[in-house]
Amino acid sequence: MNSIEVARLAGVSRSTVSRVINNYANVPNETREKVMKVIQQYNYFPNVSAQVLAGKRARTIGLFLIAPGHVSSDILTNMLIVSVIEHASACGYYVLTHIIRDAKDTETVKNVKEIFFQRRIDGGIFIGAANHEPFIEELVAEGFIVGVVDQEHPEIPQSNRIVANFNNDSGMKQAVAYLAGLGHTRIGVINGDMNRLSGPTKYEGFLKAMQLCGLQVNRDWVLEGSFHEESGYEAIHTFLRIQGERPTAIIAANDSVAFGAIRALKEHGLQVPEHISVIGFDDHALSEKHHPALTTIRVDFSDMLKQLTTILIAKIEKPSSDIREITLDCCLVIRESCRRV
Amino acid sequence: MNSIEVARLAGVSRSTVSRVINNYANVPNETREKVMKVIQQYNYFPNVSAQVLAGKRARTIGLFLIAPGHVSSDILTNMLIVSVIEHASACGYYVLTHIIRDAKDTETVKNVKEIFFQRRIDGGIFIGAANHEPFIEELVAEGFIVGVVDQEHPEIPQSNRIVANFNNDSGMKQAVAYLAGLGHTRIGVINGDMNRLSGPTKYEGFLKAMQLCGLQVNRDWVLEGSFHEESGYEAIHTFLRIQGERPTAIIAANDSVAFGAIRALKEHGLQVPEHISVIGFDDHALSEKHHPALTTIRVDFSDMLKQLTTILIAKIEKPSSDIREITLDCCLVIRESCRRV
DNA sequence: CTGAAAGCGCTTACAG
DNA sequence: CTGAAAGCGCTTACAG
Repeated sequence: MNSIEVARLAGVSRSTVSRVINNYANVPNETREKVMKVIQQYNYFPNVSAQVLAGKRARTIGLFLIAPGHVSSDILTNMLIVSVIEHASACGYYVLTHIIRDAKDTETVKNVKEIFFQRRIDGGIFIGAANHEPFIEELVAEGFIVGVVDQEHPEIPQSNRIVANFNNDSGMKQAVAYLAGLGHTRIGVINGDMNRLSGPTKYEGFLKAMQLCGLQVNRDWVLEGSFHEESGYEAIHTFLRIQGERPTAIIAANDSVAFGAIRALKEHGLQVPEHISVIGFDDHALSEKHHPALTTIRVDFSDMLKQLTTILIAKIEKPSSDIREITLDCCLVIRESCRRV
Repeated sequence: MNSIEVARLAGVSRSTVSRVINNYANVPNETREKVMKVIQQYNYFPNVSAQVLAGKRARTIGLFLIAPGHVSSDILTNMLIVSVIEHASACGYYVLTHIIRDAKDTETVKNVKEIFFQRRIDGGIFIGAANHEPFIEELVAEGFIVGVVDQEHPEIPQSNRIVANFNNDSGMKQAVAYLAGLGHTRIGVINGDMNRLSGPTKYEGFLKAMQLCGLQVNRDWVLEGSFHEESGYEAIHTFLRIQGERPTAIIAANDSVAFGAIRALKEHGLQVPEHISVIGFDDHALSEKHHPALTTIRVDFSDMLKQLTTILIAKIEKPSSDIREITLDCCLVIRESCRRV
């Protein structure tokens, strides 16, 4: 079944069939209905490759998740994927999902670029990439429409790059202020991946917030991490082996890190929040059910991706020179992992 | 950049460029290298729409997840998606993921069919569909290559339908035998969705296993459910409101249902396993961390989807009349939610 | 309002 | 070993 067949059966030309499919105004109702009847009756759907080749959009966007080898098959990831798919679907777009295990692997990078150059997709969203990831820069430079989460706009912003971030600064401020309000003065931090934008911004936010509250930062209590449960566990584990003064509260770069940290603390006989307070970031789906229920800074990934997807598709449909940037606020959620000292 | 440009720059015809791209044997090394150099230098990737239109495959498969409205954004779902994507990727295929909220909605169904008819994908995998779901039957009848999880092969099996299932019968037998071995004689069950194949097969497996162990089935202890946490909670909640004799052990249709059941039991002051034993099915990622750690029947979804994806792609690349069916075994994992009576 | 025709960028028999 | 040409199934100026 193709448009020629439909045309023959409806007694019109392919041009007219095409006009009906594409909702041209200059088709009389009678003709339109005649054609539609055949289309419905024969279950005809235009071949998408032919449409794309003739200049239409693929109506497909790419979703690229950069997930390191030791992937935590995380509830969050699932939510991100589903958010993008559902919002794209609401705009009539399909999503080609792709997982990037190693953004440094040449073969992998080639595959990702291929997807754009082959014109499989009209644009793409990248989640979890390093700030200034070179191959993403290349794609932007090539003019492809790209949405990125957790990266900064470069000096000279481009209109085909859409940037989405949380207000990490304000989040950290809320966390520190809350702890300070509970009487904590000795506050430590477990950092995230410093190659991603949110790593350094959260840390800088922490430093600024500490200063604002008139609190000293103890460099021994600034621990390295990488946004994973394991890294929170390792950070605390290593830290506790060395004897020395301990903080009364710890801010983790995200909730997964907080889970790992609490696990390590428990193993060392330290109860949360009795012996030490812990605060996370994200409000992961498990944080509420965690023991103790995790106090954290809530962030709305679903809303972010909804906005990002919508703007991406809008850009695809109507390229404009607007520079688009999304910044979402976050807010403190008080549960049971912090106590007054 | 297109094949004409490449041809011009390499000083050959488009035919030759195409032969190089498609690895034809009859191209001398010298010519091949000349062309490859231009391709590499100019970052040329053939337009996929043109290739598909000319008869090549899209190298894309569809992944359709039927997830009810009140979706549990589940760790399992994430694992399923990632499994399919990674195994498809290993075969050089892309995955178009699509979420079906309501398989009874005409518009939704039309969209799914469209994806096949438009030739966006070379085949598709359906997870979570009802047994004999009509629109999947239609797609199979149209000759599309389809992989389904948790459905039965019809009377007259088709070679373009690949069926993947777990050996639920054996799983239930293991669960009942284990409980019987612990001295339980009063065993209840919370069923799954009876519209899906695994719903009735698990229940039938339960009945058979009970008979095999010489145990009586008490109809009051056969509770309705639907594979969701909430349904396990509801089932137990409703059941406990009615006074009467209680079972000493309950088998849940899956781990999510078991979680819900345990939550409800706790609320009624019944501890697991002290007052009642509970056994799940699946070995969900959270089961090990659950309190109490859940005894369950382990099932390997990742392996199943790896096999299904591989066979689907093999069928796409080389259609054959073989009837393909996958059945994976499951095995008991003993943890802490069951005790001897 | 509608049709004939060019063009999108490939692949692949066909001929040499 | 290689090129010219037909064909895949659409869309869209162009002409009427």
